[in-house]
Amino acid sequence: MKQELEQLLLAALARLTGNVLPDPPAASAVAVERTRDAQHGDFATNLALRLAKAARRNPRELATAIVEALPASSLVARTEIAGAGYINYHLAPAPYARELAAIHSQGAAYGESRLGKGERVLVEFVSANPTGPLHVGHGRQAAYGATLANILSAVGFDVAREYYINDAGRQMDILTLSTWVRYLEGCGERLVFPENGYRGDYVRALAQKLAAAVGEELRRPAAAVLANLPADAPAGDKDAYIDALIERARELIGAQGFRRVLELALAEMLADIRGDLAEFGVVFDHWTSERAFAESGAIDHALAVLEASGRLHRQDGAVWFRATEFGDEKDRVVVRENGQKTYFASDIAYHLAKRERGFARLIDVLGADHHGYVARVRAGLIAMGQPGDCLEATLIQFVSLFRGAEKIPMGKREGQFVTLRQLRAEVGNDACRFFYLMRSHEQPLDFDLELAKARSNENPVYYIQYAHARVASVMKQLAARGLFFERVQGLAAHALLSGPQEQAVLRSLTRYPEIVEQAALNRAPHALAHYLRELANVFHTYYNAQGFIVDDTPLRNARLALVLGVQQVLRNGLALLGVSAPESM
RNA sequence: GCGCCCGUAGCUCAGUUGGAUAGAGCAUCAGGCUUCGAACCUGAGGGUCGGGAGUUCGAAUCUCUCCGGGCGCGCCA
Repeated sequence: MKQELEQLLLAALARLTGNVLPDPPAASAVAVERTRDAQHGDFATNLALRLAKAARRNPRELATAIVEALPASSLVARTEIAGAGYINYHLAPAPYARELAAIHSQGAAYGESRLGKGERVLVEFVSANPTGPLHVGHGRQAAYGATLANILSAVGFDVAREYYINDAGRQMDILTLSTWVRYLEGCGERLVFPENGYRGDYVRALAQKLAAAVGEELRRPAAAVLANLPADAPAGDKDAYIDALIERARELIGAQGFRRVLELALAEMLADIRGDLAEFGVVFDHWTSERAFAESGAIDHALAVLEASGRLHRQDGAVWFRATEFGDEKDRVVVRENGQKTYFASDIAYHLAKRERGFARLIDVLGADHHGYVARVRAGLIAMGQPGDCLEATLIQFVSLFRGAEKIPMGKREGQFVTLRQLRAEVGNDACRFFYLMRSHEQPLDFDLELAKARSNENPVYYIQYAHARVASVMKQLAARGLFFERVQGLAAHALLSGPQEQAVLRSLTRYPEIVEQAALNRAPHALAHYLRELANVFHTYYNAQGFIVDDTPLRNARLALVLGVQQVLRNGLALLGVSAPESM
């Protein structure tokens, strides 16, 4: 609808260009918007206000000229000029009826478009280190990333979902060591757990699995483990201590033994994360291992590309990337003095590889604490000859959990953070996903467990699901009365849908494709969540104002066609959000 | 110190190429079930859009400044 009105406007402007208007305005400037107030019609444009200066005419005069130049259309019942120079469109009934028929004929596909033109997009999200279970912050990133991918896919982008497994580097070594120390404890050795180790209970579970797999094969006496180590915190340096301990572990159980513990811990953690996400309705097309990526030589390839373009230099025994040439505040190390490549090197190589795999657009869904990192990776991409704007980062703000008014403390250090699994078990997947998505990702989220669990009017999830279930209930009632819905008659009788609530439902219903597009372009799934609430609201209002199962058969079928349209759109929207649409509740 | 994000009703938040009288939910108050599901609906009150200045026909939206909150600034990942 909206696009057709914009086409009409463009045609009008084309006619005026040369006489009334000096230059043809940019097509992107020609926009029609939904009105907020029904008094102003269905759609409006402020075009005359925008062009008035360039045309050197007063806005109302220009608006009159535009309206007179508009081609005739069956869409528009009438136009009027209002306020300072707005052009308001009052739509004819026909376009609404056509749109309702489209909902019925397209079903689950209604709302899809070809906006993205098949452009290949890689959405990378969650990518949490496999050193512990996912927590509630990852849950938000998972819900956001999965939903954004769904929405982009719906509007015609060719989307791939990817999880990057940070399975190389020191954090994995620390997890491995933590597991081994717990395993030794389980064997009966007495040692103090390192300050910098992973303290969560899940590490004990890993240790038990290890014991089940190897028995006491990897047991070493505590005295040998602890001999001649630097002091741990608080007296000493906890980083130096744990690095020494990792080194000691490698000496005592050998590189192979260490590797064996690492593989077991990694496999267990990944299985946990994968299962957790799958239960949450979040699935990935690719799980990319950093370790495998590094072993493939891809980092060396990226460094060679940088070297060839003259962006590297050596200083203090390390290799540096000249990030300052791209606006960064300082140059960045890519190969350390000890010969190890940095995380940054691996990450720009990874992003280069994404491009080389054929993705036009790279969307990284990151925690808000990563914001300083984006510019650097972009600089790396540009230095390697890639367009800087192909990389887009959406930063997801943090989640605070509340139980009513009481804030739940979260700290990895104490090992008492709330996991996504715990959260889902407590409030359920539907409420969980909806609560994550109903706020802008740019806004810190206060997640109230009591509210999410409440089966009450305070809970917006049920409000929307209830509308869906109510329609299902109406259809059951219809069957119970021995009646049947006649779709063809219902759609043909659209002229009977003239009541104010019916008009409001039609207006809201037909906004859906626009909302999906807007949510996609703005990377804003929450816009869809808000819309669904509004649609549920106009439906509930209609439900309370009118009976649907009336004796007048054409009227009954027209109303049923309308509410079935509402049900379809609710179902489609909830599907994008990853929330179920129950027939009864 | 430098950088990024945020500040809108009592509370939680929508409000994106600047646009008409700034909107929802919750809470409060007043109403609505003999009817297809009351997990619903109708109505009312509630605002210096953090403060100030600027840009212009027009600013919650753009710019500057100040105040307040969150987060980043490693040869860690």
